[in-house]
Amino acid sequence: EEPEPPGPPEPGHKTAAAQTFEWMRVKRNPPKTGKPSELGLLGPPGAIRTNFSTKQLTELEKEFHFNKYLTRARRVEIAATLELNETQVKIWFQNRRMKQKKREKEGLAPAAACRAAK
Amino acid sequence: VMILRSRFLDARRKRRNFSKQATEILNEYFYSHLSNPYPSEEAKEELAKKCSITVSQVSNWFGNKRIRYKKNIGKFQEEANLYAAKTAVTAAHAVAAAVQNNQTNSP
DNA sequence: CTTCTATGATTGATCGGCGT
DNA sequence: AACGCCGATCAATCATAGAA
Repeated sequence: EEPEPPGPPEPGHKTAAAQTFEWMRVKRNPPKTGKPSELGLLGPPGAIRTNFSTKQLTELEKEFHFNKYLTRARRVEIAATLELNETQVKIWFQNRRMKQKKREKEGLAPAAACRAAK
Repeated sequence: VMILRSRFLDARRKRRNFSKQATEILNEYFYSHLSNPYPSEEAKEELAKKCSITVSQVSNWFGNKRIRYKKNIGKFQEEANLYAAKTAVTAAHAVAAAVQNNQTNSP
C-alpha cells in the first residue's frame, strides 16, 4: 500500500494539480461498536454505524434536558434501559453538547443578518 | 419502512444550493490548498463572509468536498486543473504588478 | 414527468490534545 | 496509566435540487 509519494507515475509534466496527498489516504478505523450479548457473532469485523431508535433518542433527549452531563451511575442506568453501551451513551451526550453549542452560536448570528438583509 | 423517520425532526432539511460565486470561492480555496484543504477557524470565517453563508456551512462544504474528492479523485481532475489554471493566472498578474512596481520605484 | 446524479446537512463514531 | 471532554473530522446516509 505504498505507491511512493515523490512522483511515481508521470515524471515530467505541466505540474497538474493532482497528487495524492496524505489527507486523501486517511482511513478511519471501523467502529468498535460490538454487542457482546445477542447474536452469534462476537468479534465484530465490520461493526457499523448504529441507528438509534426513536425511543432511544427520545429518552436520551429527555435525560439531556435534565442534565447536560452524566454521572457514571446515571450512564450505566441509561445504557441498560436503552440497551446501548456506556460508550455509546457517553458519545451521544458529547455530540449532543457540541450540537447544543453550535445551535446557540448560530441562533444569534441570524439576527444581524436579518437587519442587514432588510 | 413506513413509519418512519421523523418527518418532523428531519423537516429542518430544506436545502438550497449555494450561489455560483460562493461555490467558486470555496473551490478556489480548496484547489489552491489541495495539499492541505483544512482552513483555520479564521479562514473559515473569512470564507463565510465572502460567500454569505455561515461558518458551519463552510465546514460542511469542506467536509463533503474532502470526502467526495478522495472517494473519486479522477472525477474531480477536470475541476482541479480548471482552478489550478485560474490560480496561476492570478499569480501571474501579481508578479506582473510587482515587476511594474519595482521598475517604477527603483529605476 | 420520471430517473439519475450533485450536493447540503445530519450524526454515530474516531483522532489528537488536554486536564484530572 | 486511564478516563472524560472538547473541537475537528470522518464516513455513511438522508432528502432535496438540478441535470438528463
